[in-house]
Amino acid sequence: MNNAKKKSPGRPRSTTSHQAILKAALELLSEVGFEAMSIEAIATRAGVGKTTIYRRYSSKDELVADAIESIREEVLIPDTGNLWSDVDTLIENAAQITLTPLGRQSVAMIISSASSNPGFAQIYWEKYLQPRRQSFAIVIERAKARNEVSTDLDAGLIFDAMSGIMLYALIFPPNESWTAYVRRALSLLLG
Amino acid sequence: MNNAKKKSPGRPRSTTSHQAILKAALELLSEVGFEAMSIEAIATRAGVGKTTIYRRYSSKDELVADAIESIREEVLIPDTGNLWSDVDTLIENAAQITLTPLGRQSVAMIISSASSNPGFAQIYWEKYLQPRRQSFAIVIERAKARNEVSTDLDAGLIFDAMSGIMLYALIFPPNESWTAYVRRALSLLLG
DNA sequence: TGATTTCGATACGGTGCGGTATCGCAAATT
DNA sequence: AATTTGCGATACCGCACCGTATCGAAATCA
Repeated sequence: MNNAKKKSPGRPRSTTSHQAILKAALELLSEVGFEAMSIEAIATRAGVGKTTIYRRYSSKDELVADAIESIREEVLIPDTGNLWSDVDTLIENAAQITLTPLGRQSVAMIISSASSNPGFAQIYWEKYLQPRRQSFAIVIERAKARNEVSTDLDAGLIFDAMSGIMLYALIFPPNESWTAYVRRALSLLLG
Repeated sequence: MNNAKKKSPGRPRSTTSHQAILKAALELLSEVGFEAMSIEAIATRAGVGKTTIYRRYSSKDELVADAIESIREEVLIPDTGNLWSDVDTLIENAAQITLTPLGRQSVAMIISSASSNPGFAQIYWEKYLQPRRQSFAIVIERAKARNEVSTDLDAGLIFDAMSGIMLYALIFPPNESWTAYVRRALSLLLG
């Protein structure tokens, strides 16, 4: 890939401006949502000229995709020796990501993009969901080895179901706590 | 609740215009989503003056709420005497609504609107999901009476989980058929 | 018939955003 | 030092929409 071709003359692009743009974009995403956020507002909040944004990105989609990319973290595979401890860790982790205003909006934007753009759905599936699905399968495999669940449990299906429930509960918030709600649903799935 | 207060003088409000407005609103909702649809666009498509809309509704929320309300077809409650027959009927019914290109688009738009706009989510929940949730509960109650499922099953939770899975499978299509996939997930939930 | 209300149409001022261009200055390469 | 590119700022044009007002025609009631 592109490796440090710094041969270009002239002033280099400001990394601090770049950071400020991404930060402002994420903030606005969490505050007003994808639809309502404008390039102008991002530029103003970042203390940056519109030009500086348009020089980097040609669309809002592009900008926001990069902003989300910039805060992506590692996939963790809990291994506490107990299925429900592992699962609770995963739920807690998902809660921390999704239940903040930013996480909420990010999910909303992803769903919005994915549902109207199969290409993006595919990419998101491969790059984000698939790794998590596989690490969840490992958690389930370990539980099977410990005889905590039936050996013919379909880890993938359960992961999908869990994701669906989380998603649904995010869009239509239940009365009880999100975490407890998801946990309760999951207990049905794990028999 | 028809009160028939027709004592008002002057020209009555056109019911055909009213219908046209609701129809246009629903079409646009499915095509461009809640955020992106404008009153002007609704008026134009309905072949109606903006005035005619503003005379009836003071906000887009209000209009869309009424539009959704207007298509709240009789929610069917299958009663075949067998839980899985009932459930399959429901799944089949959901499939017919969601799996057409237009239905797909509509659901996608509704979801993305709801996820980025809590007001709309609330409206959609009350007017659309809630009635279906309650009729599903009846199906489960009957199954309990027939001893087909455990009596402490939480019908509401299962409905939500089922909805979540359907939603997830719509956005990220599984390899197998949507119907079979949903059915498989549901069999986990109903234990 | 006359009063009243709604009709579709159109125009209006206001707002906010998109996207481009320009300006004078700053920071890098050669 | 000369050149090249990025910088923030601002101005600009065009557009879509909001919400209101106004119009003449149409529909209804007293």
